[in-house]
Amino acid sequence: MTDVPCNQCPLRALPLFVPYEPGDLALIQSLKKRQVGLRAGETIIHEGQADAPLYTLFSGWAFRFKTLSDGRRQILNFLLPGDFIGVQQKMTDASPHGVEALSDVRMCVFQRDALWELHRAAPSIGFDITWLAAQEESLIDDNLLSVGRRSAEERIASLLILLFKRTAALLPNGGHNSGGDGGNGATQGVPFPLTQQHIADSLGLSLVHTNKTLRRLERRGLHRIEGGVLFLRDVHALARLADLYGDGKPSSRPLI
Amino acid sequence: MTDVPCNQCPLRALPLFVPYEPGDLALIQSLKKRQVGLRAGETIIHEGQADAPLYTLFSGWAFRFKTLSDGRRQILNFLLPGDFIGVQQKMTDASPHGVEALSDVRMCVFQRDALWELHRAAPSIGFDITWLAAQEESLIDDNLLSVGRRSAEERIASLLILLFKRTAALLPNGGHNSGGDGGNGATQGVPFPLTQQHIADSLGLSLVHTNKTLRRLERRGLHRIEGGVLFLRDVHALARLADLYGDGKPSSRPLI
DNA sequence: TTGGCGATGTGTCGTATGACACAACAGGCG
DNA sequence: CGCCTGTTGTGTCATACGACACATCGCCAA
Repeated sequence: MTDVPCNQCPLRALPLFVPYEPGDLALIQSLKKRQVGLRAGETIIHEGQADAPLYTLFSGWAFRFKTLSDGRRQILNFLLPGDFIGVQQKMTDASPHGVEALSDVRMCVFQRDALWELHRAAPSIGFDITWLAAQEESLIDDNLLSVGRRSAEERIASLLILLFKRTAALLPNGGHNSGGDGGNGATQGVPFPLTQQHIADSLGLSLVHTNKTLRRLERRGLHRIEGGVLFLRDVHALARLADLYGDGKPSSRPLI
Repeated sequence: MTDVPCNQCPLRALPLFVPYEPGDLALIQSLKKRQVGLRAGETIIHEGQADAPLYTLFSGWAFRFKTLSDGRRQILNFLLPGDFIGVQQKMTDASPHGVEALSDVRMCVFQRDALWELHRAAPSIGFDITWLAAQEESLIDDNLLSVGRRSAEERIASLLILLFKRTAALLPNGGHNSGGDGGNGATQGVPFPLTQQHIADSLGLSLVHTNKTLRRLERRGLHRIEGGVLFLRDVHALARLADLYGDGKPSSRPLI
């Protein structure tokens, strides 16, 4: 797998990402050191690791997590292609959380001082980085609301919908139903590499209870997960359960 | 109460905040519109509010929160003097969360485009804003770990310690024990304006359970809350409960 | 083929936490 | 003064969720 130049990056072709000036692209390219690939389950950044690099996730899924000393683990959020990895740890001595590859991943690695260089040389990109940080904080806020105040069913419904939307926005057609299903509006499936253990760790539930709740929702016909693909079979029921309003697509975002 | 010029801001005198160049201070001053005060319980930013301004909290406490449509509320994090309010909502159409004054507060209001102007005119300040955003995300990560994986006792122990540290860092002496307690190392108290309802909303617990857990810890001699002042009477026991390592003071931070 | 392992699925039982009800107390305000 | 209302404190009972145990299935390697 040979490295892709930033100006030919297939991610940038997606409607999800806002276009960049050639000059900005050249700057980003100049700060990029190389691409690396990791297998599912490998650790990208260790909890407490010092001086971790800065990445952009290019393909595959990852997640940020924290653990307690007795092994209890909380997944903080999931990282999808285009997500920036490592802003927090560049700001402190030791990374306050770990990052692990959820599926096989490829990532672009930036040089140590890239974060500051981007701010210095291109304030508009600096602003975009702040935007991304604020956006990620928003995702965690959502998750915190779920874990703190929603029931197990509600948490799962909420997670399924949010991940579905994020994933759909990464499909070539932007997640729009491309027809071919007879126009009946049946939802397409999206790739879904999580195990039930990941879901449990992310929602603050036990594995067993996650399994039972998931099955209950599935038997009620709300969703189906099969072979790593997620189908939402009754989006409205799920949205009602999750108390989610506003079904808009995620807004366009910068890609560093 | 007349407005304080930024270069005479008493907050900046605290060791918690990193010093700024006069030029940077002048820039910040030029983007500041005015100061405003609100009473405890008043809303600073409504959930879903469009086009909310940007603030820096000058005195008093506030908190960010989200609610479900049936009224369940989750406090996302607490805001203390020096904290920046509104980065997230400047990034989207509608603020994804509300902000409410917890005590009487005073805030510096910035003009609409301040966030971009700061990035554009002073990249180092732009970088600091990213730093602040990353820092705040880290606080929420901690809270998410608590709510998702810690027991009620552990959550409360963890919250008490973290808030104690943040508050102590805002005291004129930086929270160091100034003697006068006979050198026995007894911890001083810090201002603590939260009600048990706030604690419950923040930790994903019910009010009643919060009350009982709090009383149990207090009767075990771990802490005391009296008249809006928090005393940690057995920091080590609390830290062990919370599984918190690293007792360092919060690191110095920028103040916008 | 066999065995091991990870993931999913299900039953039983225990418990941490929530829901409800009510008391005590302080502060504000007519 | 009496009457609110907000906050803290406590008891009783209900329940959502966790802990443990075990079965099934698919995959992979010896």
